[in-house]
Amino acid sequence: MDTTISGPSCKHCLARQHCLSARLEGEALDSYEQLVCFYNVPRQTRLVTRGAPLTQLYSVRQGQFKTETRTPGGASQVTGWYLPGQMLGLDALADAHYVSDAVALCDSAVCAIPYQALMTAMAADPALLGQFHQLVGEELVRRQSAMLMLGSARAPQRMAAFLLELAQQQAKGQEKALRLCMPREDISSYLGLAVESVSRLLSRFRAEGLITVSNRAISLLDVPRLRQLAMPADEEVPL
Amino acid sequence: MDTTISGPSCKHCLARQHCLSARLEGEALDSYEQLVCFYNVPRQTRLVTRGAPLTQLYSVRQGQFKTETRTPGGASQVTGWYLPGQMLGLDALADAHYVSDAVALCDSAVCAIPYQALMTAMAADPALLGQFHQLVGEELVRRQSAMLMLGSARAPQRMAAFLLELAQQQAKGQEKALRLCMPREDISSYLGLAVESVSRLLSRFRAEGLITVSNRAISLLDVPRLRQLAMPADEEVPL
DNA sequence: CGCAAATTTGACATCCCTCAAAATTGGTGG
DNA sequence: CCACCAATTTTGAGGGATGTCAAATTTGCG
Repeated sequence: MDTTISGPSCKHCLARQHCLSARLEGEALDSYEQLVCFYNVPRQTRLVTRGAPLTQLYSVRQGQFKTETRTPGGASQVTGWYLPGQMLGLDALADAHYVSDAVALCDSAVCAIPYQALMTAMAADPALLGQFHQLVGEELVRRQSAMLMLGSARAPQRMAAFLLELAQQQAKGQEKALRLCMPREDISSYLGLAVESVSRLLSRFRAEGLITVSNRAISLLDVPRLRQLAMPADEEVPL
Repeated sequence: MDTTISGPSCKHCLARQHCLSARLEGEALDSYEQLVCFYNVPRQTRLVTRGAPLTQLYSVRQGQFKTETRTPGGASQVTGWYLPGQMLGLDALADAHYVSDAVALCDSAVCAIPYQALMTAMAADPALLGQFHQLVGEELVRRQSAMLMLGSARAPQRMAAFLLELAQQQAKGQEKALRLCMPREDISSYLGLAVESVSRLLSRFRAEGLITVSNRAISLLDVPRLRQLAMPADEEVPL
């Protein structure tokens, strides 16, 4: 967390339609803008620290973050990726302390939103409250999807699902081109696989013509086949 | 969802201190009670249906629920256990449709809370809003813990963590005795293991004197050793 | 008592992790 | 611009944990 930028308004923000301000117009939007504070977050910077008391929530404006926590045994595990429009720090709602670290994967920018002020603003503005709950709900659903992936998908399915999800979120429509800011180790941690397995899977996908890999830049060549791969082989749709 | 019971008030509810009404007193509590509706939910009943539009949230008063969703491939997977004080239906916040089924594992009771009315009540009462956000946050943290378990723990660790978590939640202090209302298949689904592995692990734990097993009734004999088992063997606490 | 469902146990196959080493990449200084 | 080094990534070989298949046993319930 470095430079404060006073300038950029929500109106020109690319993440606008997905972030907290999505449903706000006119005066409500103005007062929301007064609430938030813009920051640039250089690559590798830790924006949120596990265990620290909740003071701000963050809305990703630009760039890419990962969150990670520690297992009971002490090893760290990546729990999610955060792209423009998504909020960081929501798990601190439980007991007013952040549960995960949030680290910028590339040079990024966020809006910081003071939590207490947000609470009062939400009480006064149903649109804001509604949007907040939607974002929280999406966070719940994302984690649930991650659980499903980890609990029931084999390694190739996990990788395919990961690539598709990231491509979809990253481009929100334009897909295919995909810039992975994260090292293989982060991916392996997120997918619950060994680094070597991740590497092997990417090689295999490349050999099969599903993707092209040039270090951390990946293109999806055959999205339909990836989608098919992302489902478990066994097909059951009883009722 | 069967009988409506007009009677039991929050004041005598065993789940009171953990549920939405936890921070409410006097008049605020009264108006909350007018909001909610009590139901008995017989064993095996589906209280929430995946895909249905969000109308109510539910607070478990008594008993035990599981939630389950379908993987992209169509197989169903158990995603969580819900005990008194916890809320069902929160993942519907994302797009106003429930994402999971919720099924009673034994005869249970819930409070149904109309979502729209709750929203307006929260806008008027900061205590209610705060408690709601705390419950949502706890839900996020639980799912994150589940992700950690599925992503980085071996089978014995998963089982140990599962037993400890359930025992802790179930008794909130008195531990040890543990009544599993769910079949092995649900456990295996939740832990991302085969049914046979679950059975083998329970047998092994029994043989090692960690627990006693009498079909679905389990007692934890050696909680400290289970705790130790629940952590991955590899110890790293860098920094 | 008898049957279907759930659970346990056993044998074997397989996926993925571990260990090891080679190859590539990115950054730094000459 | 190139050389060099650490970190990252890839590739290979082998073993262990857990899934799969099959059958025996127990439980729940009419």
